[in-house]
Amino acid sequence: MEEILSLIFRGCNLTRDLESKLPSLTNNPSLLASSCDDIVRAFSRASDLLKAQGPPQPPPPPELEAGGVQEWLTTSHTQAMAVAMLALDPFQGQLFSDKNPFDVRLLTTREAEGGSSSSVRARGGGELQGGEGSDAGKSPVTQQRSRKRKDGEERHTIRAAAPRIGNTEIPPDDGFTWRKYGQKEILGSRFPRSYYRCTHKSFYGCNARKQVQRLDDDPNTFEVTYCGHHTCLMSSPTSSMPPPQPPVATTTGPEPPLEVEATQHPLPTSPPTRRRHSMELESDTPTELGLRMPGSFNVAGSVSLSTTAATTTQAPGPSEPSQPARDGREVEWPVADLADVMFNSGSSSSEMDLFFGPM
DNA sequence: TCCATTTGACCGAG
DNA sequence: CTCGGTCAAATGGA
Repeated sequence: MEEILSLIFRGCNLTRDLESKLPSLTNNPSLLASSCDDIVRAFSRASDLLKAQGPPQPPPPPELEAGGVQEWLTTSHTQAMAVAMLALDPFQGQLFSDKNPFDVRLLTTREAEGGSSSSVRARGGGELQGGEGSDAGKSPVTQQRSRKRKDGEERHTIRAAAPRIGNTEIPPDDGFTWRKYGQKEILGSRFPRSYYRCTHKSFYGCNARKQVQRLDDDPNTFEVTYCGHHTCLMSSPTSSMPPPQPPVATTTGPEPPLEVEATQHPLPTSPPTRRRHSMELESDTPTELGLRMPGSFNVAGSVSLSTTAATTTQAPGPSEPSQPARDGREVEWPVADLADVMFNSGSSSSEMDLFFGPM
């Protein structure tokens, strides 16, 4: 067991190390990849050893004491991290799904364009970045109104439990700032789908969007589909995470390529001023992971992730997390077992501090 | 006054 | 024609 704990510690330290260096590594994919590999190996080995020791313990009860460190660690933190990593690079969803040392059950697939048969799959959704002009001249904003989805546009779907305390209508906070721009009743769905885009779309030309919908069979679970990448500065999910940036900074946006330094110390005057509403479901400023309120969302402590619209409705819910996707590329890793060991076997808060630093 | 949300209308793909 | 996605006017809150 000592070896296992040692491996877990190592993985956590590597993770923390990577996190701290992330801003400087975003332009160094190879180094980033090797760091990820190291982390993956550490947790993978630990997981293997744990499995070899005996049957996995049952997952922790979904209802944890509100405000508890464990809950926080297993909910908002991991969700925001997962989402942030996906936003940073969709393929890193694989990394997270692979070895997330916490509780997150991540399902990751790569979107196969045109793939699939989702009952609620978008028919024509998405926007083009100018230039397609498929709807010739119906309005002065023709380019903006093109709804044809860009070929290969990444779509990542996650499932997150709705908060069970407070307003359960609020979709989970993923650390980005979103502005709702529409809501539609979806055929065959009991709940409407809400459409959000990045609050800073106009300012930074950020094209990130997301769709939020409750699952028919599990109203306590939101299915959130992310489209496009954040190119804005202020929607950084966390202070320790740089905002998701494409490998090559866009040259079409109104802002010059963003400096890493700026991501950590955003100028307060840069973005449009905005007010906080008590019901606001987003957080704009880079937020310390540790400062998130535990009850913000996902008390269930389970998330699935996929990066394809094709599997949006195929992705197994929390109640059946191990069902593979139809395309066969979706994978799941029972890291919950590992998380269980970490969080339910008497890990002290000091150990948690070791993992994540003082909150 | 500014910004977010709501909601009916519009658009395009199938 | 249907339906999902988006637009944009109306509305409300700070």
